[in-house]
This record gives sequence, C-alpha cells and structure tokens, in this order.
Amino acid sequence: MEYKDTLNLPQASFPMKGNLPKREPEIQAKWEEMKLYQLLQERGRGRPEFILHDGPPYANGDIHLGTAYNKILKDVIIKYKTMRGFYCPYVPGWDCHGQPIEHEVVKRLDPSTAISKIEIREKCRAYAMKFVERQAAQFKRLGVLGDFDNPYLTVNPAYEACNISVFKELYLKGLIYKGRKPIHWCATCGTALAEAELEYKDEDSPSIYVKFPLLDNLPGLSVVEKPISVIIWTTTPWTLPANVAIALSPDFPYVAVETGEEVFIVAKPLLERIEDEIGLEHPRILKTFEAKSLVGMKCGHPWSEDSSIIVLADYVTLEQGTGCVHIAPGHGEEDYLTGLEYNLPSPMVVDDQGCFTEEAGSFAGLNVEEANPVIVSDLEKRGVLVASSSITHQYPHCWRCKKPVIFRATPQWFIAMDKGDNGNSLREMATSAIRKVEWIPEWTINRMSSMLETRPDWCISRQRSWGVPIPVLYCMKCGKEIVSQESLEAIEELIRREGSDNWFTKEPSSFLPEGFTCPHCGSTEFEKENDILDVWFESGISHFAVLREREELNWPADIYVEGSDQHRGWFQSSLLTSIGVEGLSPFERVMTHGFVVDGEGKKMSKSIGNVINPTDVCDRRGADVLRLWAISTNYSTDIPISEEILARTTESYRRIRNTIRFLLGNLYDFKLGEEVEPENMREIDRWMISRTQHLISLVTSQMESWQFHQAIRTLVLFCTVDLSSLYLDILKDRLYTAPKHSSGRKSAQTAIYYILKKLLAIAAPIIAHTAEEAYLSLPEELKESESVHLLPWPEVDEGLIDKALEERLEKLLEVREAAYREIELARKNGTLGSSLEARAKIFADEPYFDLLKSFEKELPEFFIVSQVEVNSMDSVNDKEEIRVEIETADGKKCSRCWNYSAAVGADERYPELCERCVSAMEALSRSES
RNA sequence: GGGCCUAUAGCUCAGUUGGCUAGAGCGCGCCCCUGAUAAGGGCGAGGUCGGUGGUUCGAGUCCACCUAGGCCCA
Repeated sequence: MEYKDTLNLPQASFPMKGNLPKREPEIQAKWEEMKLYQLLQERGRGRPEFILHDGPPYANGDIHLGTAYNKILKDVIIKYKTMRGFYCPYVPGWDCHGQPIEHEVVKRLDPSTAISKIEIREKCRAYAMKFVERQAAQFKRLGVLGDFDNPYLTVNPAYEACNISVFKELYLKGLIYKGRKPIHWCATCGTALAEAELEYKDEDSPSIYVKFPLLDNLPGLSVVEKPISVIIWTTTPWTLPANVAIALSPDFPYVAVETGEEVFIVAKPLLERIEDEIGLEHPRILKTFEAKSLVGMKCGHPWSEDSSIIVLADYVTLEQGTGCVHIAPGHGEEDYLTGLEYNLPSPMVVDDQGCFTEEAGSFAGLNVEEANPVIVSDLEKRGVLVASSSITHQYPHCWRCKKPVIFRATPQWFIAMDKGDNGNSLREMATSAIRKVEWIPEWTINRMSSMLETRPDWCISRQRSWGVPIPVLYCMKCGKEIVSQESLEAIEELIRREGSDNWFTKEPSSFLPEGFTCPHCGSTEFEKENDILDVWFESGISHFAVLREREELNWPADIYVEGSDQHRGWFQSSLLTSIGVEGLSPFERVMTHGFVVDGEGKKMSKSIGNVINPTDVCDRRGADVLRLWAISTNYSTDIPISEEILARTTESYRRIRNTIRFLLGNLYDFKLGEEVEPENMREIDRWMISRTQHLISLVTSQMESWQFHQAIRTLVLFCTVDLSSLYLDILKDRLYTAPKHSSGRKSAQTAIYYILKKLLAIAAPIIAHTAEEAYLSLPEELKESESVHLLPWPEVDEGLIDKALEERLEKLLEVREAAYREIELARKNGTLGSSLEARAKIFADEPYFDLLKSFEKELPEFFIVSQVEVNSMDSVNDKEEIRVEIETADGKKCSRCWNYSAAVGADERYPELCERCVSAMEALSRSES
C-alpha cells in the first residue's frame, strides 16, 4: 500500500460536485467585479460587428422558462460570436408601457377614489421599473452577460421621442390614417376594454330569427310568386339597426324552402334544426344552391332605406343559427373584417354611453341595454320576426363594473398596408424585403409571409393612459386634425426633453412653436389626442431607437432571436416600421425558436400544474444545467422540459464536469516549457490531438449552421467516448506510474493540456460558469487569460491532423472491442476481474496482422491488459479475420502499477514490483537524493 | 375552422437526393474496479420509425387522410 505514495495521482482544486447554486453567483460576482462585459467591449472595438438586437420582454412579472430559454440562446450566440472574433455589444431591453401593466396598477386602486392619468402613469412606471430590476437580476443569474447597467427601456424619453419621429415619417408618407374599428366597450364606464379586461360569464340573451326579404330573383324562383326571405339568427337584436349585410358560408349548400305562402333561405344542413326551432309548417325544398350564386343580391332592411347585401364569409358555421349571419361592421370584429373585404359601410349607431344615436332613427336615445325588447317587438310589428326565445351563453362582461360589454366601432389610427401602387405598398415592400432575410429555420419565412399577406391594416391607437401619445392635435375651432411636420417635431422635442408625461400635463401652446396656428382655419386653440400608441408600435421601433441611437450599435441588426409568436408580433412590427421609414428590413437574419412545453409536449400552465420555474432550476440544479438543457434541445420546434429531462441533463453535466476535472487533476505539476513536440509524442497522444482537430472542426461547423444542439452532442460524445472511456482510461497507467518527469508522462500531459484548453473554450459559451471555474483552476502559469470568455474560439490546426495514424488506431479499436467482448466472457466465467489480470492472445489475418505487429509494444496499454500476444490466424480453422482469446496473465501482480509481469520478484530491492516500476522507483530515489 | 410546424428506443438527438438486419449518448440491467470514488470501466437488453391507406422492385425518408401536440389567427 505504501507504493501508492510513489504514484502521480491527480490533484485538483476543481471539485467533483459542482454545487452550482452556490458557486455560480460567486463566479457572476467575479465577472461583475472584473467588469467582464466592459472588458469584452473594449477588446472588441474595431473588430467586425455582430449585432444581436434584443427583443424586449414585457416588464410584468418574473421571468418564466420561455424568457429564460430565449435569453440563454441569445447569450450563447453572443458568447460564441465574441470568441469567433466579432464585436458583439449586447443591450438588453424591456417593454415597459401597455395595458397589462396599467390593468395591474388600476386593479389595485380604490375604485371610489378618483385618480388622474398622470398619477396612474407614475404608478405604472414604478411597477414597470420594479420588474425591470427583478428580471435583470434573474437574467444575470442565468449567466447572461450584457449591458445591464444601461438597458434600453421603452419609457426612456429619447426612446419615446423616437416613436414620434417614426410616426412623423409614416404620417408624412401618407401611411397613417384615421378610421374606425369596433372594440369592446363598456357603456357603463364609458371606456374601451382590452381582451384581458373581459370576464366571460353566462348571460341570458334573446335568440331571434329575422326575415330579410330578398329583393332580387333567384334563378328559377321569382319573388313575385311567393316572397323569398333570407333568415338570419342573432342574439343581439340591438345591432340590427346597424346591419348592412348577410354573410353565407362558401362551404355548404343552401336551400330555398317553401312554407305556407313564403319561401325561406337557410343552410341546408341546418334545415331540420331550424324547422324545430321556428316551427315551420309543411316545409318543401324548392331548390338547393351554393351560396356563391347569391352573392351581391340585396335584401330589404327592417328599418333602413339601404338594403342589406349578401356576402360570403368563411367563419359562418353550422353550430348555431341558420347559416345566414347578420353583419354589422360597426359592432363586431368579424363583421368589421367582412366589411373591409367587401368595402361595406359601417354604421355605428351607439354613443359612448351606450345610447342609440340619430343614425338609429326612431330608436335614437334608447340605451342598448333596454333596446332589445323594443326592437324585437318592432320587428314583430313589421312582420319580419320569425321566432323569438332566449338563450344562455358565455358573454363578455366588464372586469370593473361587471356589466355586459358591447362591441362598438370607434375612431382609431391605422397604418395602411396597401396604400401605394407598383409594389410600393407596405405589404408588398415587406413581402419582398423578407426574401432577402435569412430565416432560421428556413421554413419560417412561409409563416412570416402568410401572416403578412393576410394581416389587416395595423391599428396603432389605444384608449389608454400608460403609453406614448399619438401626436395629433385638434383645432378647437374647426375641429380638424392637425398633424404637420412642424407640430410633430415640436412634440418630438417635448418628449425627448422631458418625457411623454408632459404631453398629458402641458397645454399645446406651451410646446408648439411661437405663432403656430391651425393650418385649416388659423385658430390658436388646440386640444390633444387622447389615444396612445399600441405597444407593438413602440417595440417595433426599437431598431431605430436603439440600434441607431446607441453609438456602439449598428443598424440593421445581424440577427433577431425570438419565439415563434413574434412572427405576428415583434418581427412584424419591427419590419413594418422599418419598411415604412427606410424601405429596408431592420434585420438580416431572424432565428425563431419554439415554445417550452412539458415532457408530454403539452404547454405549461398553472392549471395543469406542469410549470417549471427557471429560478427554481437555478437554485436547485444551477444555471449551467439549465443552459445545457436549453442548448441540448432542438429549438426549431417545441422544447420539452421535465424533471426527468433535467435529471438527464444534470447527469450529462456531471460527466462533462468530471472529464474536465480529471484533465485538470493531471496537470497539477505541468509547467510551461515542458510541452513535448508533436513528433516526440506518443502515438496515442498524437492521435487524440488529431481527433481534437475533428472535434473543433465539427463543432464549429455545427455552431456556424446554428445547430447548437448538435454541437453540444459532439462535445458530450467527445468527453464520454473519446476521452473518458477510451483515452483517459488508457492514460491512467502512464500518468500515474511513469516517472514524474518521464517523456511518456509529459507527452500525456502535453496532450491533456492541449485538449483541455480546446474543450473549455468550446464549452465556454454554453456552460459559461463551469468553463470559467475550470479555467481558473488551471495552474497559474498555464492560464493565458483572466477569463475563459476572453479566449478566442479554437481553430483547426491542419498540421496536427494525422490521417494515417487515425486510420491505424481506429482499426485497432475494432480489435480492442473484440478483446473486451472476450474479457467480459472471462469475467462471467469468474476467471477474471480487472482487465489487467488478462493476457490477450490475438489471432489475426490481414488487414489486422501487420498493423497489430507494428503496434505490438503499445497494445497492452491500449487494451489495458497486462500482456498481448499477436499470432497469425490459423486460416484452416477460422473464418473470421480476427479472434481474441483471453487467458490469465503471466507472472505476478505488480504492487505498484497492478500490471502482471513475469519480472515481478526479479529485483531484490523491490520484490513486489515489475521492471517498469523498478526503474520508476530508481528514478524517484535519484530525484529525491 | 384556417395558416405554419412537430411526432424515430424511457430521455435528448442522428438518420444525405427513398435502398444492406434503423444509429448515438444518457438512463436501465448485469458485471468489473476501488489509485477520477456521491467517481471510473466493460458487456447487454430496449424502437419497425404516431396511425391508416397509397406511389414504388423497395419508404422512417414521397403523397393523401387521420390522431396527438405547439405557435398564430378565427
């Protein structure tokens, strides 16, 4: 046992247990202290730039796995590109305005106390800032490196002002117009409501069937013979005064049914149900036809002189009603879109308080809440009511006053998608611009272009408090809008100087230029637009507000990296503002990743209870485990996570960590200047260095093609297969038992040192903390830098590739495998424990024989057995090219190296040792004396 | 309901333009070692490729439909 002390066993300060939850924050503190980000920026200046422009997460709540995943991906890209020699400033950003924050804030207010817009805005700002801080800390905990001291915030005055500047450019190009669009409206509170402010509850509504008499003849049926009516069904009779059309489905047949003296038109598949509902007598189908043949025909409107026109809409279904849908574009989302499609008028007959306007004729003044029965009885009086009952269904209610809400068209601001000709419209220019963008994965361009194709004009106004104002003034005298270069620049200046709060507190005269008058009537009295900008507009201008404004950045961005929901969101809003102003894309490349789902592929939700929290994972397992998980998955589709997956990832992490630890541990006594020249290295060592070139080459190409999960696979395989189970296992004997300063041991250490450096550099972008910790654990003089993140990415050294050697050794690997199968059999027979107890008798033909012979001396080391004997194959009896027989090794077990040797006992001084160990002991005593 | 996408061993992934008995690592089982030790090594067992039908001499790999799931829209 005392011989153990004469061995060179590994010594390392790098512990086997990562204890990441504790150690990572320490490493991060060190990065902060050494100002690693700033250091990287300074060193990067002057290099080619690679700009990843951060999409701003919403400053509401803590980060979740989706945001964590996104940031990790970005961080890996930036760390990688930095090592590749690019200058990669990374400015994280936050989206701070918007309805969800305002809603959270307002929810906490005492509803009985009046509060001003400016007070709400103050509270919103504080709320947003709180979460910016929290999220920043959470992102840093993931190991994300960036300019967190100077992030971009959409509430910064300069950022806000940029909105006005972009609005100005678009407005002056004629791309912004004022129109109308239906929105959810609470008549009781007199406010617009967002989807999140609706509470769906059961509500009793009327259910009525109404005749719209057809004014045109159907082919083969004349209205003169018997009156023909299209039957509609609705649960909102009060919207009937605003009816302009009836929509039919293009997907199923319609019938004309005779009943008594009348003919009704309804969807054929619904006929039976309708018969039950309205009690038709002796119905008889006169004719079946496609909806297409009715399009454009006119029907009489119950009250209006204008008729109702028949159109097609694919949202018409067979679930309820008659297949003939009453369309009031001023009072329904789908109705509105159909109205746009067919260029229909959109009468809006209800005012802010929910009362009918003059447009509603005799119903003027009536509140919609009370209107339904009045309208129903009027319909009955007019003889167009076919049936009436009531229905209980889910209906939206105001979150605040709990009253049912209505849908109501209100004035809104829009960006026109189709204005301009000869391919100059926003839609066309955007569609052509995205063809020049690199989409990762490639198919995502399809998604993007189909969304661009179908999107309606962009409604950029919101009836809210927490945001950037729409910079429009109205003349108090003539009532006209005032939007001019001059007024816009004055507003932009105001906001740039003092922030957008001032819009709400200051009088227009205080910020408009001296002598500014209404361009229409010359008046000097103005009022301000109340609406604010859609937050998508705000985040959509980030490329201007950040890339253009910040000195270290550049427009356009090299890459945007976001989840697949951003095809409709940020990718699109950014593209549109950019196309509108510059005619160019703001990004050269767009990488999209999927959504994080659970182990079953289901989305994460609190109600299912499958939510995994990234901060928890950091606290329990460590950020590097999360980073390893993130990078191990294929981001192009859904990204699964579960406790099992994390457990597997942790195991994989441990394997990498231990491999690194072993390498480090055997370098404790390695010094600069002790490196062995390649030509003097042992073949096995040169072989591994040669293989390392392939590792570098493969990983680099995988990273370059954005296949990060392949790259980490390659790295893990290298650690487990090439290193741990093969090379390092073989190396132990030499590292431990050879004399400390022998060329054999130094050859091994040279290889290990070389491989470790490459390994840590490759691992650095991914397991950023572990790579750093390991790098800093190197003996002082072996460190070439203060941080692994300051190292360059490894490059392939062609001179170190030895193709012939690789081929030879890989051939020998096959023999090694054959030998191990035999060794295993011997173990099962109980004749063998350690492989060192074995003597391998190899019988080989070509191509193995010469190869084995040429390598005969190294074979015991390579096979980790005590003796190897190479014989030519007894070709009479054997069919295989190679056969291995395992027998017990000759001689006795050496107490020091555990190899078996006939020479054990030959030396009187060291009767328990083999010849190698005897000389090792001699060397040791020489060096000691 | 529509658009885009996904579905290969328990887990994460490979499987070029359709062509030998579908691969890897991890995990698992058994075994060895105890000088990487809450480590290390060996051997081995697991999929017929979500389902159905089709094209083809031949399909995981092309087509259609279905099922499950994701994002976006309705």
